[in-house]
Amino acid sequence: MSNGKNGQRLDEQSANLGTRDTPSGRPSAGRYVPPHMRNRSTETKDTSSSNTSTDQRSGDRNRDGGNSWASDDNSWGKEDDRQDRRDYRRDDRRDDARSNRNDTYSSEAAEDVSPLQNRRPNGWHNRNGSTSAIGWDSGKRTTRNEQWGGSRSDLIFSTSHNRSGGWSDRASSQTDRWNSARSRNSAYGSYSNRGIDEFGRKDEGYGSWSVDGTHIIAAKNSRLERDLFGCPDDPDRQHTGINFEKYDDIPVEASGNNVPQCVEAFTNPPLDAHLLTNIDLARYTTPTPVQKYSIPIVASGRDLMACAQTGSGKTGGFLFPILSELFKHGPPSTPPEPAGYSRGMARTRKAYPSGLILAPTRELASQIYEEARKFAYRSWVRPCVVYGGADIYGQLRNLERGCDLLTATPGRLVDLIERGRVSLSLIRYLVLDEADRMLDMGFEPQIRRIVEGEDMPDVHQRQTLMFSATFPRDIQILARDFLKDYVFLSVGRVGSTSENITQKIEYVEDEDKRSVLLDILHSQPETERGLTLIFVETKRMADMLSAFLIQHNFPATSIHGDRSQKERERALDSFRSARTTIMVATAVAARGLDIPNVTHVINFDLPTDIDDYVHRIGRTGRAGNVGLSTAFFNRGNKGIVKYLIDLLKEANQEIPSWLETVAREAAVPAGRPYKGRGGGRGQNRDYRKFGGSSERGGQGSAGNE
DNA sequence: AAAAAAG
Repeated sequence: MSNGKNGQRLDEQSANLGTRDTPSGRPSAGRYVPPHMRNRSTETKDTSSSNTSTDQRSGDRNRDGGNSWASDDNSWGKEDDRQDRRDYRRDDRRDDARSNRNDTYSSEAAEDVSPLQNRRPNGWHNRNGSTSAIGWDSGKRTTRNEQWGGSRSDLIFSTSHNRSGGWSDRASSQTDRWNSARSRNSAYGSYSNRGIDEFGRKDEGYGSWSVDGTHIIAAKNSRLERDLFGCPDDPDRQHTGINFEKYDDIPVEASGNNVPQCVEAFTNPPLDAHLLTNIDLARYTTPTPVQKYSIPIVASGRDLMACAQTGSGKTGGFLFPILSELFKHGPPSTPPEPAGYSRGMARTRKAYPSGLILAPTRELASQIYEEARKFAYRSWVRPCVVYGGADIYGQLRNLERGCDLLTATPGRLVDLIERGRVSLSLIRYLVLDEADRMLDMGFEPQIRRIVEGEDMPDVHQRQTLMFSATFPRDIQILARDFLKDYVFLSVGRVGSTSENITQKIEYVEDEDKRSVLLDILHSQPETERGLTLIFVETKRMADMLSAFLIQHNFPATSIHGDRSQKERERALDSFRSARTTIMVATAVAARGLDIPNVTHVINFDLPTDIDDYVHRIGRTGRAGNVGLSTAFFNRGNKGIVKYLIDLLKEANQEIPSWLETVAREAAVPAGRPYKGRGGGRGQNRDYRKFGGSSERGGQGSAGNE
């Protein structure tokens, strides 16, 4: 691939676009005529906008003053174009400097800890010193571990000890485990004083678990409630994006041994009553298809592999049943902190979460955490989030205040485990979100380390749930290591791209991409405040393209891994709130992000992995709503053409005839078929049922385990 | 080949 050369060409092209050639330095978007429109007579592209109308529109855009959008938080677009644009550029630089500085001090997570609430113990140990009542001697042992810095072998030793103590006998059913948890709980009473700070005040919004094993729900807190759930009148905060009428059309396929009967509503018998009040506050009325199944599956103690697009209620699919079980059964029995540990060493208190959710990007982790906060409201369960790029001390402080449900990205979690600030020994629920990404080459070693190489209970002592929009067969096989007798759930079409996304493929050479993009953006009606998400392959291209769009008066921002976390968050926030209606993104934004109102996804560069394509276009057309996807295709993308055509067929999309031609040309390029995934089919079906050819040795093909 | 995830 002539990528470097390519980039140069694009630079030159941008210089020739008239963006820098006017003496005033004024971008001349209005006069720009796309080269491919001048040189080429016909293209497969939409010809609805002629050159003149394009010019007219962008001219108006410059003048009418109504476009007072901002790039990130810079507002501009007033009367004097020239002055404004200069100011803007300066502002942008200043702003970058400011944000870089910001990155060095506290994150939001740190800020929402009021200094007054910065109380000492969170109840992991009680102050009367009655901790000694813990029957067995692991207390001492764990203490020693701590003093020795918790070396690996010690951790493993104490884990096995924890397991036999805390979870009682291995053969016992889950209820037995919970019961033993409850009866032991009073022994150290760790959760009974959690709702109270050291001044005796209520720590608002959090409940507790009483000594005699009942759930104490905290008082309502209207300020927090507004913060979490929004005002009822504010349409922005309403939960939108779920098209309920379409729900029943979505097919669901469940396979595995003894699949539990699905539920049809949010009701008390399976779900905890307090969770229902929170679900109600969030204005969820009906379970989505994935929730209908995941609720009874998790409640009955089963593992789950779920294939469902995000926005189909995936997050609720694991949060609801997990929180419900935690509410019902209370905190674990094992003493999270041994007696006599507090003197002089209080700062190194460890968090012992009961649930762990792993996500592949920081933004996704943060999004899951925000949901967890909603549904854990007023309960004894404290959600926490940790991820890189943000101030670790704020995260540590939050962990110290108690952490029962931890959402994390792998790197930072490993860091915290190494620092001895998080223990996984009491994990009952493990969730891998975007599991196929978590188990692919880049992540698998870290995941294996967290799940198998630290102190996490083994597969039989925890419940493991995996969610993703795509589940390639080889990933399913890999995932067996982390699951036991799981139920496989497939929601939506087998190809997983639903028909409510209109997918257009256009043939565009690399050097024409920018001008075609401008045409598309210009021809979008400005009245609809829909968001446009543009995917590129490289971080560099993300920067270049967003700068290019800004030069052409489009409200654009960008998100990619080379931007600071502050910048990433700000870009996403600005996009979410429609202050910036265009976002250029790398793969970082491809998965899981739930951004309502993305009406158009543009694959400026197509990914080399068809699964990434599926995830990317899944940012639009969420939960039964319609969306549009446009992809720029050229010969460089012929590697995915076969899978792309299969996908389009499955989703009943129009297939341009030239695409079929490319497919024939590209047929069997004598290399290995795509990632060795057998024929590319069976992507989202239970491999145990639809096994297929190259089953690797050991396990038989179907149905066992 | 690139991106993501720890500094």
